[in-house]
Amino acid sequence: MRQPATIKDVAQRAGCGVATVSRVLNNTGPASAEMRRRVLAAVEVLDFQFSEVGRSLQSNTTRTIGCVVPSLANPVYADAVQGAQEAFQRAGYQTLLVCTNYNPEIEFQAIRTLIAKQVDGFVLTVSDAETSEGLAYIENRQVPYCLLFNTAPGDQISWSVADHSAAKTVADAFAENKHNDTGFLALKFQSSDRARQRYEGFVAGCAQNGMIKPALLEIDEDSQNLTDLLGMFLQENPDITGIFASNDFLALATIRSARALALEVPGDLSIIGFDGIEVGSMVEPSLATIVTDPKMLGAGAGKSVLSVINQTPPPDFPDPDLSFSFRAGGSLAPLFAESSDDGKVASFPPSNDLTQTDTHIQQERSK
Amino acid sequence: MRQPATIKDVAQRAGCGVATVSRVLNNTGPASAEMRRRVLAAVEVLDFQFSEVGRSLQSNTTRTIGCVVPSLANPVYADAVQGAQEAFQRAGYQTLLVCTNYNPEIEFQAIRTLIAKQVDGFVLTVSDAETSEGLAYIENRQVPYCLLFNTAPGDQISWSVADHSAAKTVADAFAENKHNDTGFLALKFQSSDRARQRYEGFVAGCAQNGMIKPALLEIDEDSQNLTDLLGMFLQENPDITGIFASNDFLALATIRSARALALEVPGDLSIIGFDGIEVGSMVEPSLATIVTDPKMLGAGAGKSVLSVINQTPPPDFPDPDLSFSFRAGGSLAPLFAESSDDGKVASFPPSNDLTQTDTHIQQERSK
DNA sequence: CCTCCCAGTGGAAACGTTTCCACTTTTGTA
DNA sequence: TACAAAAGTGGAAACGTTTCCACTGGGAGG
Repeated sequence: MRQPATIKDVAQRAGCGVATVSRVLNNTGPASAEMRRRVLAAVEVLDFQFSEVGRSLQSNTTRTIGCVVPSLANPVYADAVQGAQEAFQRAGYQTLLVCTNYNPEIEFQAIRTLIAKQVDGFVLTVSDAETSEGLAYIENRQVPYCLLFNTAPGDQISWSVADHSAAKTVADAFAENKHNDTGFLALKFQSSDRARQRYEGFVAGCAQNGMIKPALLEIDEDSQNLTDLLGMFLQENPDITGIFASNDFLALATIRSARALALEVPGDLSIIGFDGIEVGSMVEPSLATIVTDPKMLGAGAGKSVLSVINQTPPPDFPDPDLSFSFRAGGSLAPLFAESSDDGKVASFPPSNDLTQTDTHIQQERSK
Repeated sequence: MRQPATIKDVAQRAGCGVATVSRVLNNTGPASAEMRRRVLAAVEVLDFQFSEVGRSLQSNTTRTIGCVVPSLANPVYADAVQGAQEAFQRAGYQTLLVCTNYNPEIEFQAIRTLIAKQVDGFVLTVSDAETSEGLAYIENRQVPYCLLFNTAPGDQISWSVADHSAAKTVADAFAENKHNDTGFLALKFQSSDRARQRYEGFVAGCAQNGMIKPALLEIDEDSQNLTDLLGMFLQENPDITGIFASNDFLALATIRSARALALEVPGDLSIIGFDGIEVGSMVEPSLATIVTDPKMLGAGAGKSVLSVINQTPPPDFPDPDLSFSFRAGGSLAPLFAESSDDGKVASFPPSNDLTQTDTHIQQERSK
């Protein structure tokens, strides 16, 4: 039992040729009842299982799909991978996971390796879809793939939030609450086409609402000194009353930093986040944000690759403009309503019903 | 370029045998400078890359490791997978990911499939290490593995939090704050050896501190109606002043539900969580919790399998009792200090320094 | 000058499958 | 009863590698 049994062992024990064993076990081609019985018996006693490696070599197919994302530390990607993995599992495919840490070099290497391993397809979030070497390599090799969270430059499909128009919605929300001077806060701005899209959409939305062009605060590392950076930023742009953070974690951290600077949220500074992670609605004040459904997107992207692999009709692609929804929250309050004592109570979370309605819509989309 | 080039194509183009190509490219065995040049040139123009499938069949090794966890929706597992994946990547291994959704049947099937795919090893979190069919199968097949988050029943090593003694620490914290009557709140209590360990540890700790045996509230699905359940629970156990939730998400949800029941946290009810997720320190009141380092554990488990695969000395195993630390927070307050107005301010998060110190210790352990 | 050794090389077997093909036996039909 | 078709079966090739082995030369040491 050291070395696992091979099809030859089974054939020998059943007293037949390997071809027969293969036919019986795969239900391909004819076999007598007697043979069937003997083969099955042999399989039983030897605890035989096909080697997928041998199979793959012969069939030129691995039933494995590569999944490339920046990091699982970000729950958005974690959820998306979860969704994709479930889709693959249901279809009998395995998931080969790589985290690139937002590093294009690692991304490229990983893709090369996965192709060498002969994955049947890819679901991936590259750092920049227009320039990604890895993506070019995949296209050149003609391996099926589906983008996730990237804004596809060409005619490829991509399961992603409509970053640009979602960011516009954020601008609208600020405008409705009479904010005029705002800032945009982003991590990894250089290496992420997502962050850039959001910034551009936000700038466009602000312009459309007749607001001042938002100032940009770009931070490098994981916000150790976010408080200092925020302080400097607000000193340079003293009239800012609202900040759009490019993800919810950053938004929560910003709230914390604002407090450390003795600023009240939303009294002195309103904050809007992006992603709609669950805890955003558990904190006080609750976080105003763009709600997305990463798991649904991951599952969609997964089904998309599967459909091109198996030549089946692709899954319904959600209307990009419905891929997100705005969730009101206590971290965003109208400007000039800033009485210091009672205002806090007045600006508390609006109807939680709204929240639930919105997420419900998202859920329905995923069916 | 439709079909990728094989070693034969390279050999033909370089005018030599396949053996020579293999030797040159793998730097094994001798080769003349001229041959080396010609082979390399051929590789260049054909954009040749070894097929890992062919290689695996020959070498009986796949440089792939199976990673089996309950779900990526839980950031604890997501972080752990991230850590393991990084370790594998650095060592030139790929990660084959499966999420079991806490389902032992899926767990078993997944493990079978991964073994058929000839993974070189496993890192896994099974639902119950003592009874897991899948785990038995792995042992029978003699595939290297390392447990993660499970409490190993036998002599296997497992990278996990010392759930039992961590839960004792929680009891100590309650005792220090004069709480006597407490409850334990858990998801998936039946199917998770972790939750059971925590409960047992908590019970033991309470007994040791002369407290009442804690009541158990077990919830099934993802806390849609947690508020109702909590209400009933507190009605049945009206003297409870503190609740230990088996993870931070649950703890945050409990805080929210308590508020919905018009209870003040920590004024009327103290809460302690488990895991130490980042947002726990961003909310108000901040969450008292057991801080763990899932990424470090995942990386450790990853390095452990690698060490048994490559027959190298295993990584230092952290002292189980140092695998966690208690983080004070505003959600836990001394009993009988419950003045309704000013008490809130008084019970705000203790020194943030403590927080930072604790996590720092964790970080050091991971090196 | 003869050996011996070694660098350099290619042929071929082996890894575990699937599948084509050829062969034998059974079944059905006239 | 004879013949064709169909069912049942096994041998062997192919998939892309690595590696063992055998075969050349040529240089060094006697």
